Amino acid sequence: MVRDRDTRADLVQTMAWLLRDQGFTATGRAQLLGESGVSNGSLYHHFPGGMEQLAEAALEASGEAVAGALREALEGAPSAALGVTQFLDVAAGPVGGEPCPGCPVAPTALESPIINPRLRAAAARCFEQWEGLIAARLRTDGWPEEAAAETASAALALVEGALLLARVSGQLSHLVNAKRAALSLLGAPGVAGN
Amino acid sequence: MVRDRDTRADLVQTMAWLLRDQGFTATGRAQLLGESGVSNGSLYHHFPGGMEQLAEAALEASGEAVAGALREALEGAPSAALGVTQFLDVAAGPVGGEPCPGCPVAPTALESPIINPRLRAAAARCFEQWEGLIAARLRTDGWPEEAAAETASAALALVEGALLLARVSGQLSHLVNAKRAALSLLGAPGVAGN
DNA sequence: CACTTACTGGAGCGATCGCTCCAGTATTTC
DNA sequence: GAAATACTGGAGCGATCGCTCCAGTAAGTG
Repeated sequence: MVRDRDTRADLVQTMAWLLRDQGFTATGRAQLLGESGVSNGSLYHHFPGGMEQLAEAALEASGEAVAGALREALEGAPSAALGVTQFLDVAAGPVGGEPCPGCPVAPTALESPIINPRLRAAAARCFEQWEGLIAARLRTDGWPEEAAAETASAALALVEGALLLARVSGQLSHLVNAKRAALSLLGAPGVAGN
Repeated sequence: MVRDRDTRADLVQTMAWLLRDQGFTATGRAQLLGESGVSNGSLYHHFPGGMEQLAEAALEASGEAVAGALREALEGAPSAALGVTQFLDVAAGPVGGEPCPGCPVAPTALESPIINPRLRAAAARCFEQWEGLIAARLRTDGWPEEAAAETASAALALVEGALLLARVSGQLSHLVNAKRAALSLLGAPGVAGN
């Protein structure tokens, strides 16, 4: 018998994928169980709080995964600007074997502000964390405290918006355009200012 | 008896609000009928295609409304940059008596790419139209063809992302930060280049 | 071995889903 | 006034929703 950790991790992973592709409300229990291969009893054993608790865990896992990738890109790059563009390159690629990129948090975040405060809060925490990573990198680039925070907010908005447009239109060009804009916005060295 | 046009318009308007606040899947028929004050029979008289057809009409109406506001802002401003920032000012205000701003299309667009191609396509049309408006204004500012298209894509991504972050976090500061970034990105006259 | 704990599979529940159908009412047309 | 049309209200349908409950099985413990 497949035990504990595997089953629980499968549930979180499958739920994270489904949340990225269609959000929380559109994700039925039947689909989750079907695609994960987990039975109903196991779901409620590992997550007594049901679908909502699982979704919260999935959002946190996705948030941490993105944060890891973002941190890696920012630390490995010579500047925040190049770090963000590199992150966009990674995001544009096939993430988890899926052809179409997309923020794993945004769909759920947008549909549940009123209905489901708990999931909204989990999504907000993700965005705050990501924004904080960019801001911190800007500060190590020498940006003053306040400007770093403000610009990080705009940079994250740019990335999220580009992922949204790319997803809906099916065209990765939006990510390329966002890269150029990020370079301009974050003042990458070697890029002619405008 | 309230006749035809009123009932139909009420349905579209209410659906547009609900789509903006919670997306398509989370919007049940009961909620729609309750908040619009329209009966079930009327819904299927005006929209034989049911909830999906109504949602498509609502997306188109919202898209046109946003396009009107965006066009007005762009035409009334001395540059594309200032037009976009003015649009963000309008968007930040109480739209339709609602305290929290947000794109009326994004929630539905993100949840239905796979499930509901028809709504995805309607959302994509909205984004294309809005992007086209910004690109056209950039060209009248003297931007070359290709650069205008690319920058318009990034500008729209910035606006959409800022609306997303503002919605989820509940903080309008994201819109303010996006305004500053838009000025930088679109090269507003009178703004010190970086 | 007996006993406990951890986990799984599935039957079945009430509630709600979107929708169909049709009688009833208002409005228009002649 | 009569007939045709446009629109509304509501009962009710099958399907699906998330979830509860519990018998059954595997793994851990003495």
